[in-house]
Amino acid sequence: MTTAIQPRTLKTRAKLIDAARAIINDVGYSAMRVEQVVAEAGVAKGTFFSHFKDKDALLDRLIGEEIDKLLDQIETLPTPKSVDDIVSALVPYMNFISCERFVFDLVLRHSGAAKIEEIGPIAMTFERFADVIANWIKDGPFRTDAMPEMLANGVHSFVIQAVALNFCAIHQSEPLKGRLTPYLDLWLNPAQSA
Amino acid sequence: MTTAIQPRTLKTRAKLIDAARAIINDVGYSAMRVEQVVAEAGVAKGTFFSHFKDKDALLDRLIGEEIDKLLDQIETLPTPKSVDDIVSALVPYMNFISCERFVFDLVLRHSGAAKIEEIGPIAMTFERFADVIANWIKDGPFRTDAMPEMLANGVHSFVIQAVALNFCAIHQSEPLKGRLTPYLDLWLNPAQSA
DNA sequence: GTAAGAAAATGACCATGGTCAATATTGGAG
DNA sequence: CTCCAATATTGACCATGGTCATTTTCTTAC
Repeated sequence: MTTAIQPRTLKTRAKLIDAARAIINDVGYSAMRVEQVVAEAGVAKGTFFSHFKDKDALLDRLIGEEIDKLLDQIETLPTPKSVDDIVSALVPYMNFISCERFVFDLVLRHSGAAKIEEIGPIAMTFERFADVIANWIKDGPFRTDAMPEMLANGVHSFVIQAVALNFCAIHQSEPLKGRLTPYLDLWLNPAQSA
Repeated sequence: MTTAIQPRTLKTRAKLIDAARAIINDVGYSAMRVEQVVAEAGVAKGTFFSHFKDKDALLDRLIGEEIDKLLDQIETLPTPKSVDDIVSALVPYMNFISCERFVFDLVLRHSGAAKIEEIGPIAMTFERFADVIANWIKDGPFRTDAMPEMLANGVHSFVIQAVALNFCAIHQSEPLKGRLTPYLDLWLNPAQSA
């Protein structure tokens, strides 16, 4: 039998990804067009879809990469001493997923996968987010009546809520941090806020 | 000047909505096609788009209606005596927004509006959800160190999280209630769970 | 080096949401 | 009753993501 994967394949895929990155850098995620990517990469349209299941799969990968970098950053931080430390650490993450409405919608859409085999990069980052945060806050001055994993999942919920509200016109234009802090105070330090 | 809105307009719009409802009832939300709706309603395609900004606008309206009915139900309930009462009351809501992955994604996508004038039916239900829940739980046996509005927003966050996890293969197939209860316990009764 | 078969690339084609200039209908003013 | 302007409807057309039978390229066996 022949080699499972040809060098050519990797080269073409790299061309597609590079082209997409350049275009996104130029016009943003929502304005990226498959036709534009294949033109820039110098391949036919069908080639795109033999490398990626659909347009979303490419975006999933590119956005997942970015989120992973942000989680890498959080992992290097010392144990947080306050809710404010946590919020500050999460701001870059929140800024990225809210850089375009389109990106936030896509992130939510890919946050889970129906089948184990189909778990994509963004879904991975959701899993990883919980792990990273749980591990990061577990020695901090926060409530101890709940597993760090549960606290971390809750933090994620509130982050998503804060970003969602940020897109909503009804709510005054408050900075992102202000939308998150009061909830995390109540969530992580219920005794103090009593 | 002539009448601002002609009877004909209302009739056509009703035909479109009825047709859409029938089709959705038949094949579900995600499989509904605009072409099918206009064929069933007996109008031209362009007519659809002079009544609704886009396909999403019609779905927004139909789904918003359903959610409103569910909130009506919750409004009639007596003050909850426990987290379990709350979770039970929320199950129909969770079941509906998770009836199709497509529906859940659409609900999240419409949960906020960029401009005040553009707030649609689903975004309204998000606002209303917080009001209804805040009012409903405010006399219940729950923590009193936070405004009911904040508690209600938190409940909503956890509901969304529970439904999202329900779509995710990584997490065992646990009933929806089981995904929500532990979080609401920690959120609404922090002292008890210490 | 060459032939055979596997893998990759191609591009014409399709599905479907959405647009818009042209046409038809309506309701009121005279 | 008739005409006019406002309003509603029409359907050919476009944009864009996605498919698939065909063709090209690569790798290995000999």
